[in-house]
This record gives sequence, C-alpha cells and structure tokens, in this order.
Amino acid sequence: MQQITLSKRINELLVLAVLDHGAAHGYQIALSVEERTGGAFTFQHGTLYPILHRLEAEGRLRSEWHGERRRRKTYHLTADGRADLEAGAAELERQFRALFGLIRGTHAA
Amino acid sequence: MQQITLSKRINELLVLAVLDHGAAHGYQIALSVEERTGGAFTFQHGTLYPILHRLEAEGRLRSEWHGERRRRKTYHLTADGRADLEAGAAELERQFRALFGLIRGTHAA
DNA sequence: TGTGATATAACGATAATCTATATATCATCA
DNA sequence: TGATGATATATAGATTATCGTTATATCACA
Repeated sequence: MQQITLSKRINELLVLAVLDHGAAHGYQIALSVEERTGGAFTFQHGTLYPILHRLEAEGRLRSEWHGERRRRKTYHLTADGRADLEAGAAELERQFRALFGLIRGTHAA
Repeated sequence: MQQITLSKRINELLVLAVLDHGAAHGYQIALSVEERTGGAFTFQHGTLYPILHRLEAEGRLRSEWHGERRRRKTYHLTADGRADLEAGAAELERQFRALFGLIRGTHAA
C-alpha cells in the first residue's frame, strides 16, 4: 500500500501537461517545462527519461521513433494519459487549497 | 547541490503551519494536519518524527518535555521557523501558479 | 485485566531522484 | 577539417527520503 509521493505525481503531471499542448520528444519536454513554468520546475534528464519510460509502460503515453540518422523519440498522450492529467490536476488543486487553507488559516492565538 | 524535493518541503511546511497556530506535540500535529486539510494530507508517524527532529536540529523548532509519567514533547516555532514558513509558502505558491498555468494554458492545437 | 487510543522513537526496506557517464548527431566557426 | 557546444537518448550507481514495522510505555474504559 505504498502511497504515491506528491513529487512523483507532480513530475508526471508536468510531463502530461506539456504533451497535452502537442507531441514532443524528451529534450523538448524538458525545455518546455522550464520555459512554461518560468523556471519554477526543471528536469534533470536522469529524472525525465525514467518518467517517460514509466508513463509509456503504463499506457499513459505512446511514442514513435523519428529520424534515420538522428534518432528522436516523439511522445504523445493517450486517452488514458489525458484522463489522468485531468484527474491529477483536480486532485492536486484540492490538495493545494487544503495546504494554503492551513497556512493562511486564522491563528488560534 | 542536492535539490530539496517538493514533497519534503511540503511536509515541512505542513508541520510549521500547524505549529504557527500554537504549540503542539507530535501526535497532535499529525491529527491537526489531517483535520485542517480535510484529509488531503496525512502523516505516518514514521515520517513525522524524523521531520520534527530534523526541524529542531536546524533551529526551526524548539521543544520541551512535559509530564512526569506520560512523556510528551511539545514543539513550538522559533523566529527562524516562522520566517521559513513564510518564505516557503510564498515560494510554493509561485510554483503552484506556474504548474497550474501550464496545465490550464491554452492548447497549441 | 485486557483492549484500544495516546505517545515517542528508531530500524530496515522501498522507492525515487540526482549525478555522472556513455554514445551519437548536427551546426557553427576558425 | 577539426573543435566545440547544443541537441538527443539511455543507464548505472549513489543518495535521500519516506514507508512499514516494531518496540516501549501510559491512560481510559469496560
């Protein structure tokens, strides 16, 4: 009954969200995440590629190889991936409302 | 240059935020987090106690023992802890705006 | 007297990322 | 033509943090 960590979930959602804007390959995904979040999130490639492989193995992404000499693996969302993105975003938003409610909540003192 | 994980940071902020409402001991902190976040966040005690010890070792919390027979260690925020809570909340809010901006952003297609 | 809730602590296993390395192509510039 | 830096994917090993479990002990209640 291992509980999925928030960091892992957020990393997945970052990848899924970028791909929801259009198919992309690994290196592009890393650049997009950094650009589109204003540098708030970045990926080491040692982090990103295992996530891509995991998401693909679980059916949330699919990929094709492109290029004869210079190989590029382009990833795109599956229907499962898109549904997971929506569910994950909703759940994450719930968690953040709860967290900031606690932080900003009226003090007992 | 190990980057602190988001989960670790959030767990710290949950503890600091609860203690910002008033001093409490470990067991109370775990209950408070669950109650005040509507169950969105919970702590295993195998997770919570190491965090408390770490925060205290770093000067963000201080503690006193209470009770002669039944020992209870009550934690309270230090000035450093309160400052860290405020800085952490601001940084986290920035990250979440960035993340949800990406998720909700207009689609290229 | 026994059970369940309260209370703290620490150990070992698990899981995930990070760092570093390896491989290779392409563009640019000297 | 040769060097350099950006582009591009992949994996192994080290690190780190949490999770699950166990140990210990008190208290309330039946």
